[in-house]
Amino acid sequence: MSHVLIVDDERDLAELIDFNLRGAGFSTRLAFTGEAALEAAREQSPDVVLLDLMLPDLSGIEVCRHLRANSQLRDVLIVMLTAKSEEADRIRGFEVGADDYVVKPFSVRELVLRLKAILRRSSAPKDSLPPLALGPLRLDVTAHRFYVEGQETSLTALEFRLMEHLMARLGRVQTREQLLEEVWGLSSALETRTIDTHVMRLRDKLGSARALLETVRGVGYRIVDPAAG
Amino acid sequence: MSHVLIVDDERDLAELIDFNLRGAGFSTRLAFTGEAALEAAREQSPDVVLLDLMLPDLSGIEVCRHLRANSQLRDVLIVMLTAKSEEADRIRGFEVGADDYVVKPFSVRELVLRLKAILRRSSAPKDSLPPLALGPLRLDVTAHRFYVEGQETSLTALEFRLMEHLMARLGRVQTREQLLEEVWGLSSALETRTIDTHVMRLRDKLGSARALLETVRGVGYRIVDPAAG
DNA sequence: CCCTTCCGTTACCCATTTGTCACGCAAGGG
DNA sequence: CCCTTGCGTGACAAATGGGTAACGGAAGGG
Repeated sequence: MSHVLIVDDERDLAELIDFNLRGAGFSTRLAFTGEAALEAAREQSPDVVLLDLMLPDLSGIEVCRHLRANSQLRDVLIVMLTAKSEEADRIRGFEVGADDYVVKPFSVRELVLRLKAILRRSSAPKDSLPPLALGPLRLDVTAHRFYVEGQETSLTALEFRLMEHLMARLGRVQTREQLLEEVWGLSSALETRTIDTHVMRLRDKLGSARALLETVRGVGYRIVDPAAG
Repeated sequence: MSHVLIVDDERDLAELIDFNLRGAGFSTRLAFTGEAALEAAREQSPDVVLLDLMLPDLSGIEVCRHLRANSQLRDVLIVMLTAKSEEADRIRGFEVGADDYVVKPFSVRELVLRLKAILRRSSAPKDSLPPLALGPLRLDVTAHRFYVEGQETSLTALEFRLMEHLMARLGRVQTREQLLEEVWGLSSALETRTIDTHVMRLRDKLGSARALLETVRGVGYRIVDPAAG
């Protein structure tokens, strides 16, 4: 999941946000001043900066400018937190390049939704992707459909993600650890044997194409290219 | 001359616009909140609503929807004022039926020109969108009517938007989060289960065609193409 | 002001999905 | 040929997701 830098001098609020974002699967980092925020951002580039407009040292706008001026951090997403009375500053916030704003007081649920929405927008600018095709297999991410030899085959959501991940990495072995992290998500502390079970279930559904999903003993799994020898 | 309702919570800006529009011969009325805007519009139907996207209570998009949902006010012209130059917001603005948009900061001169242009355009016959047709379903955006097997079926405003959104994305799965963001609007922090309820209500109204609205477990919903057997 | 419609939320129930375990086979090294 | 280790497989319990009905509040129309 994504990494969020939370910048707010009200510690209680910052920690409340922190707690909830972690609960929603984000990794987080806190900063209580503008300087600390910039330092933290330089240390570990966040995906999103949640930025209070009013800070003791630099204003949120200043922080915003500094971020945008840094070539490393230029493309970070910035969400401004503003109190109602600071409306006029909002416009300036957008002028210096905030990507979204949330007005205090806000519900945490709304904040989480906004964050997800903005991440989704930035990561998937395209509404539809071309399907992944590979020999007898075709996986259409946009429609969320999967075909074996032209026959639609129903996969569960998890199986679909697993298949997508493997097909997108054609020929490359994926270790169980990699799969756990990238298909299941960071927070999952599962038995690695669980993966075996899901691979088996996938193979069942692959039918005649089951040979394309290979085991690499002691390492992991991979999809092989049927065209390559 | 035409009557313009100016909706912006930044009073200074609203009054600046007001002053200039009066100078250009428009009659005007001000509203500083979404609620006030709706009330004012109900009281005295304006020819144009100049609508800030960001308001303290309802978002501009919400206001837009309310206006479009009201039979008296459905045909009012709406010009969105937005600080975001982002394509996504423009598109959403247009989706809910804004007739034009102006990006802040704008020159007052430009604003007046745009207003005049749009009033001129609207007096000409309204260009209509072709209805979305799909097997037994037909959704006429322009007339705001919906037919199942040729039979008109009444949908609520929300159901209509949901159906329109899904039909316009034929075959593509829409996640609950996407739907929340794009049909309901970002400002609404709803339970995702709310969507289920509305999908159910929609299915009821679809009657024999209910199978066209598919659930993709763990992902979202999609409309299937009856032609793609 | 009352009545109707619309909408968001909740609770319940069922089917499916998913994680875990135990067993035994297979692979590969010595 | 034997032993160790890794993996395939089937069974099972728990968790999850979604359909549905019902409720209450809000908004709109008369």
